[in-house]
Amino acid sequence: MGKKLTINDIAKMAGVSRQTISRVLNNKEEVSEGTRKQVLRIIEEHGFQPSLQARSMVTRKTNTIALLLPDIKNPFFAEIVYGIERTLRANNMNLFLFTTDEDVEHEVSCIKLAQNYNVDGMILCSPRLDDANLRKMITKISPIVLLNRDLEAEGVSSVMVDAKQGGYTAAKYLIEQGHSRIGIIVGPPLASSSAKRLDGYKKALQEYGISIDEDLIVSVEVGDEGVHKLTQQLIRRNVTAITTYNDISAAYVIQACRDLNVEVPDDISVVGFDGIVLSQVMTPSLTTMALPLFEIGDTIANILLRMIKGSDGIERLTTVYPLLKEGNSTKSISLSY
Amino acid sequence: MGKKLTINDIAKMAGVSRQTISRVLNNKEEVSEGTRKQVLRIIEEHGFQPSLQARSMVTRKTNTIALLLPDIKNPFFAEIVYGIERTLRANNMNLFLFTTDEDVEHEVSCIKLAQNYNVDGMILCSPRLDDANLRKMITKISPIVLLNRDLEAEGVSSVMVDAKQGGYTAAKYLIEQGHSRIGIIVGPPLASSSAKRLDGYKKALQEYGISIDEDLIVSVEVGDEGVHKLTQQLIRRNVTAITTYNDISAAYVIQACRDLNVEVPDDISVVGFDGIVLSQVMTPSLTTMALPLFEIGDTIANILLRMIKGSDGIERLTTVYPLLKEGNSTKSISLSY
DNA sequence: TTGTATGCGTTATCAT
DNA sequence: ATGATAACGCATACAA
Repeated sequence: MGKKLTINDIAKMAGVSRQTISRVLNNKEEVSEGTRKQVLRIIEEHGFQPSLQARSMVTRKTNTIALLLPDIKNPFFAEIVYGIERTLRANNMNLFLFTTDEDVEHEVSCIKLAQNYNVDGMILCSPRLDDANLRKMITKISPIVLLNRDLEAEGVSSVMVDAKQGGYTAAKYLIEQGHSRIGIIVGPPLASSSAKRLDGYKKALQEYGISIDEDLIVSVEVGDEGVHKLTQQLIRRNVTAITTYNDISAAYVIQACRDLNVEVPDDISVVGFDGIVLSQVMTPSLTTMALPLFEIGDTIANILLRMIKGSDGIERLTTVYPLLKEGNSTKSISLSY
Repeated sequence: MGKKLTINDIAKMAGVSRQTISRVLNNKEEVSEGTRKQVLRIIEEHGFQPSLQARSMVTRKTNTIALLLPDIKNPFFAEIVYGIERTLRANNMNLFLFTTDEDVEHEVSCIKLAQNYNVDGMILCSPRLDDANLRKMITKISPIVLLNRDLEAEGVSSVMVDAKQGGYTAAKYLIEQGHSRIGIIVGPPLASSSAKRLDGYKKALQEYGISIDEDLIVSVEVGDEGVHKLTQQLIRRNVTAITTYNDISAAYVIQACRDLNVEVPDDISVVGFDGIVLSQVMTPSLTTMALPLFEIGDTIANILLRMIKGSDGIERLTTVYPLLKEGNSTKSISLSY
């Protein structure tokens, strides 16, 4: 662990001032080819690398972004992170990852921490923090992009999934496949998208003149617990299809069906939400409202990069639409047989 | 975006020197209760937060760790990252995330970048970089923990999964369930664990006096492509069980079986590897060689933290053993019926 | 084209 | 208990 070289050491070795080294490092034009080559050689030879801390002290830029999300294990987030990471890296930005575990206090401390590191921007995924407090925390800092949350504030932009349209499309698809008794499992109450998906569901049913049976609307309390029981309830109520709030819960629904000797898709059709890898690799493959997760990440990163650059005309709100992706978990109910 | 306050601003407001502010910030004892309270009040009032850049310039500690991994989308890594993150956060360490995409050049530049940020330590997951170059790169830096790679070097510790034992246990389990024609799908050649898993498989067969049929040993070239075809081959060769290199590929095997009208587990038993969430939520649930992914992350983080602290007696190599987890994808072949 | 002086925000050292 | 001064490694402004 030899002591780390500084720009001064290199300057001495090269017999020039440290300014010249700095110029070479930053590709400034005002350096003669001779000294530039010479300096580069020495830098290369000794494997010198400038301290980004020191640099950022004077440039006021750290080239870092903080990413806060509740749970990196969740493929929904992991796949988005991948998109974010790729785009940021391509733009020489690096990522601080903060996992907040859906915990408000964690969120607060992570946001502060990120500020202390003087990140150039932040990406906040579903913070539990209420609007007022969030607004207070982010007054004096860098640009922010919010995922699935809308907050009208200076330096804040949002990327949101159109959950209502997703709920609508899923229900509509099932209806057009001949289903009319369609159960819906609504996600945890904390997820703001839950209500919207339900709205979409209701809209579709109404549009097709199907009366809404409140007994077919069930919700999980927390996490994915209870999906098994809810599935059982819905089956007892003679649904022919179930639409769920994400792919994982859809997978649980299918497990429950198997346990109850109900065949998917023969007896019951199941539609998921998100389109994570799981939906493709499971058997039967899942019909789901797929989100372009990588692209969402890419979009988030690009918006943030533009905000950092100070570009104008940046959309305050970007909406992402889920797309129906047919798998083998749904089946058309032929009425003529 | 009001200008950021510095320690000097606070000092002026409080009518003391910035040294005193620094002392309060760092909970030094040598400050009278009066001024401490006063200073804290002003800090609180103005929401002052010290610059960690500036601090780390002088303390030579950044409280950051760099984590390099090929693919955050892969639940295997995502779940480990969760463990790493939790443990680091609990120790006031923050995470730089670098996704390398299995690309050597990316790895090199990410390692350099991490060094430039003066991270206090690094965690490297399966870098493609060869031993010699890896050794060269890490000479003058902070402690490193390697996942699934062994490199004897100063300041380097490794955490490895015992793939051979995993391969052995999976095969042994199937044998004891009455299977003798057991196919094995070996992972991409780049994964060093592939050969070891195969070793374990062979060991189990030999132990039970089952001759090794090379036709039942097939490998994928790259990624998870071709698993479908390989499954088909194995089925044609009349296997009654297939063991695979990870859970995702096992899921593909099950899909292929379904496509070929082969029932799992009735006609064929399937064993996965890793024990990611997928293995539990799919139908049938997967029998798999489960790894304690969260604990692996926790272990990695703890070792690194101890190295940073300069503790001694740190193990150079930690081995993690996969554990058989029975799901519904395997079935005992009753010989008496 | 190159060098000198200054400052970024903090902690460490040595005073008082 | 508190303050003055220097230092961390770099880039910027200005001078030569």
